[in-house]
Amino acid sequence: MERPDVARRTQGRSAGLDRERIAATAVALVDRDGLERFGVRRLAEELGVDPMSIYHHIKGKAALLDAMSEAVLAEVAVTADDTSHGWEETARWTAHGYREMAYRHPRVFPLLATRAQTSPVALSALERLVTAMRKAGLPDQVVADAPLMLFGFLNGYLLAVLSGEPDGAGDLPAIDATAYPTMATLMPLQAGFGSLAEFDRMLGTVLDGIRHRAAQSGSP
Amino acid sequence: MERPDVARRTQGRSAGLDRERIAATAVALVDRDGLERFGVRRLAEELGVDPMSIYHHIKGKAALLDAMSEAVLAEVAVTADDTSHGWEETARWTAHGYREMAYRHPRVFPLLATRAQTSPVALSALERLVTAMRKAGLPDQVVADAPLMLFGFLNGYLLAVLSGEPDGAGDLPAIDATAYPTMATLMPLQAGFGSLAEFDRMLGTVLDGIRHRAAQSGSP
DNA sequence: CTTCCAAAATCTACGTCGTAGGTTTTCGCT
DNA sequence: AGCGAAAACCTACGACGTAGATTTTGGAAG
Repeated sequence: MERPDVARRTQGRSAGLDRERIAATAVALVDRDGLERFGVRRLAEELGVDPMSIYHHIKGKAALLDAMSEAVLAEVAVTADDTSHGWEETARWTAHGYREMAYRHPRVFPLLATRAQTSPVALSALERLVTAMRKAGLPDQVVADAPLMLFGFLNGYLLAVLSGEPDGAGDLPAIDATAYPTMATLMPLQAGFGSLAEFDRMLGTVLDGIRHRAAQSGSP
Repeated sequence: MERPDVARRTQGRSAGLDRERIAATAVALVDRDGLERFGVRRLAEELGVDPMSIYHHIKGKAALLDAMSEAVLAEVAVTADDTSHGWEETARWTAHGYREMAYRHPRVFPLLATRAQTSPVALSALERLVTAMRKAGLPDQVVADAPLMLFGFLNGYLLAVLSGEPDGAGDLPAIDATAYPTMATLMPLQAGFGSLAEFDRMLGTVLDGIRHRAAQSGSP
């Protein structure tokens, strides 16, 4: 049976969708419009495609969000397997790469912090870190705790810092000086909220804690 | 004009809704069914009320989520204004209370970590903490950094630990030993994932870092 | 070159969601 | 007794996620 060829659309194998292109477009869409407005239908429109076409490559919205997480995580540069540096440099370098990714995709980042990461990219980064720490002779328990410790802090800190909408650093919401006098006094010192200096300071404090813990315990 | 009194429902001021009861019921509903299944309509059914009635007390879904955050945050015991203890005890005590709340409402907790907290309950807890630290003579910058530092870690850590569904401690997803040999070796040491002992260990490490930083800097 | 088929894309349809706007009921005051 | 406002309900709309059936297509087999 012939249908009227009015508005004949391209069908079949012509649109050239694949998991990678879908995820990349989805990330761009969330970067632009935010997670709240994101949806399968809007993504389909952005791709110039029927909503259901997406389901041939990704099995549902949850899987779509996973694919987006994986995509942004893969951006964290894996330039070198720098096995030559100390554990602190490895940790710092990993943390900075992670932070930069978060600032590049502030509206996607909540997905990463919320969803458990089991992709190879994530695991190999952790493997590099723990290997470096072990090589440096840190006690096993300290090494074993490090990933959860470090990424716990990174996720929580970045989530807080990026939660103010605009493009990166949010603003602190102006404290009532009479109700909270001490906090009000400290306000000036929080001027660099979201700044690289602040990040380095706090990251340094976490690493200090780990080093201190390692020194307290016995050798491996 | 008289309408047929078939299925006459109670209307007017009889249902006894208020912000508090709505929030409490919403929290219970999310505790039971999860955030994904939560919605205004389901909440209304739970309350035995028309969906739109809720909007007379809370102006939209976003505000509803805020109200839930506030409700669970208020649970964190404020039993005593214990101004008599040192800053480390105050920090530890606050952190433990926060953790207990998170374990009581693991499916609500992501809301807290994601949304900026500006409610009086949150601010007064922070005020207590920074006041204690300042009294102990810690440098201002260290004190100013402490809230973001501590709650950054707490939010990120708890988010990770609670993301496995059941009731509290999730399971780690079984590492591929050949691809990630060092991590595989350390697996046994991560047995207590989500345990109180693990939490205390990591919290202690963060506080160590803060203490170390304070010692490095000059006096206030 | 033709035929056929599985993969890829579309179309249709259903139930659910958040909420705008309008209507009715009820309670506390006069 | 009766009025006004607050609180509840009803209706309706557009958008969402996705199940299931249908159509198109590119490439492999003959």
